[in-house]
Amino acid sequence: MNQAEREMLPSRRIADALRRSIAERTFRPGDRLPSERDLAARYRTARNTAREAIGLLQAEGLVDVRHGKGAFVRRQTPMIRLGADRYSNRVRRETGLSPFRAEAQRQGKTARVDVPEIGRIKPPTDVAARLNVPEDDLSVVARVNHYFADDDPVQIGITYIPWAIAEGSVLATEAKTGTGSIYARFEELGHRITRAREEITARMPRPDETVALAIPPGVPVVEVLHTGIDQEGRAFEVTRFVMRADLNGLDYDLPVED
Amino acid sequence: MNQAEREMLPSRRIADALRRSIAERTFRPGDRLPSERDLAARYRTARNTAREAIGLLQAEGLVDVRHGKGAFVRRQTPMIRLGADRYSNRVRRETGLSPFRAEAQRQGKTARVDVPEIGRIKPPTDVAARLNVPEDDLSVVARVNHYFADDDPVQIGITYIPWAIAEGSVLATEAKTGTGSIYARFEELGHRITRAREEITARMPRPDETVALAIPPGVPVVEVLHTGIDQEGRAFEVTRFVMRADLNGLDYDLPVED
DNA sequence: AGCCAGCAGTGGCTTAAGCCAGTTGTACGC
DNA sequence: GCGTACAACTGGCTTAAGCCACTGCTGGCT
Repeated sequence: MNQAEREMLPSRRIADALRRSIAERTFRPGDRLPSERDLAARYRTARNTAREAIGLLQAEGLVDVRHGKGAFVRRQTPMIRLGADRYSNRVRRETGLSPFRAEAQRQGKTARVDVPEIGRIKPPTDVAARLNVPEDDLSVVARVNHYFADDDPVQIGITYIPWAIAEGSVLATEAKTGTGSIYARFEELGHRITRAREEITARMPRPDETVALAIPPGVPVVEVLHTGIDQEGRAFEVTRFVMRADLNGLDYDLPVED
Repeated sequence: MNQAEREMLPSRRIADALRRSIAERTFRPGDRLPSERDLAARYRTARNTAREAIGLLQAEGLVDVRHGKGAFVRRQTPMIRLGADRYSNRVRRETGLSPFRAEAQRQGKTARVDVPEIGRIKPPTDVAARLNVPEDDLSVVARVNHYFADDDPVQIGITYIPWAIAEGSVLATEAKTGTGSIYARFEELGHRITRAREEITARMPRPDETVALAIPPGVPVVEVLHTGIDQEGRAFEVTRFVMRADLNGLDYDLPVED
């Protein structure tokens, strides 16, 4: 019943028909779908219902709806892949850039970094746990990164560093020079990054992220919680970053242990 | 204007108020929100508008709506993490299971495998490219996996193997015995998995995936394209799997190369 | 005690109508 | 020739009303 009835629902029927037309390339990427009023007339339903159908396609990421213009079949955008060499010390040495910024460069894109917040803050519990910091005891420095590709914001992130490491001039210097020299400071203090742990999930964006990343409706974000680990197994840096899932991917080259 | 006006829209106003109440824990995880009719009366709007507001929260993954019962603040479900030891040869040797199945066991969950399709098929272009197979030349065997945790479907996937490897009895045997011995066959033919490449992205589920994985509205899926690479750098197996993003995460332990 | 029918409350979906706002082409006036 | 105002399109959002299906409780019957 459920299945059969679902097929009968006008909004689903219209959505299905449009979806099929897109799959069969009757409507091709970039094409405009019939207007809501057209669809309503054609399927003898209320405009609301036709609108609902288009809303479903939008939620699936199949179409882009533009106020005053219409609903357009979304082009298959080639994804910007974040490469597996993101955490190579060689890249870091040669470029002097922090990993994400190096990545942005490697992609041949312009990158900018904003440092709007520097100071001692209380880290979220999951970050505190990964840094082995008693949550209410030691504070952490946060640095906010914005990455852009051709002026489109691609990624926003925040790095948490124990205050002991941040103290001194590292962050202030970095903010001034924009050289991303934070890893130099890490090495001064005896932390050489040896392993990284990355925990990955995806979710729908929060409203602020929708704005910051200019995310169209229906597009999820990938969230990565990155932990940098030094030669003695100590976690000394945690970065949480969020990126649009439709323009980005993660690409890992994993050794298989014996 | 945009910002101010957006605040004025009744549906946004209601959604904002509810979102704030949830953040302030006036409504806690598991609590039921006021009914659509209640909200409409309280905010002096039509029921449709209150419904729209709840729809927004649902799309953000904040609430679960249950027919006949109400809208409930979603509990923070502890994610089932797919561990970093997924591709250890040791795991494979000791358990005799294929990696994903080993993982499902490691999590202490029941796992089942369906093998509804076995045969020569034409692989999608991206798979053909990763197996270095001329797309229209060599066919590929597909195996469909379903993984369950406590009877809830968690992951669906399909593995593509060049016909030369699949030929013989491997897949049929596996289907019969359920022992996941496919890696034994790989080794017979001189392919020992040494590296894996994983390409990760996220998107909204397709309708069939919504059904297969019982995905609530507003929850994205994580899609992984896994390529197994042998000791000579040859790709010999590609698996594409999809999982609910709200119950699962990927967890990588990455060596940082020098 | 146990079952079951009915009722009240919930969300699911639709219709019909209207007003607002962004977009684009055109006809008119200078 | 140019520009401006308008008309005719587009989607955005809301109201008001109704019917359906699912849920859970309650009270009455066996």
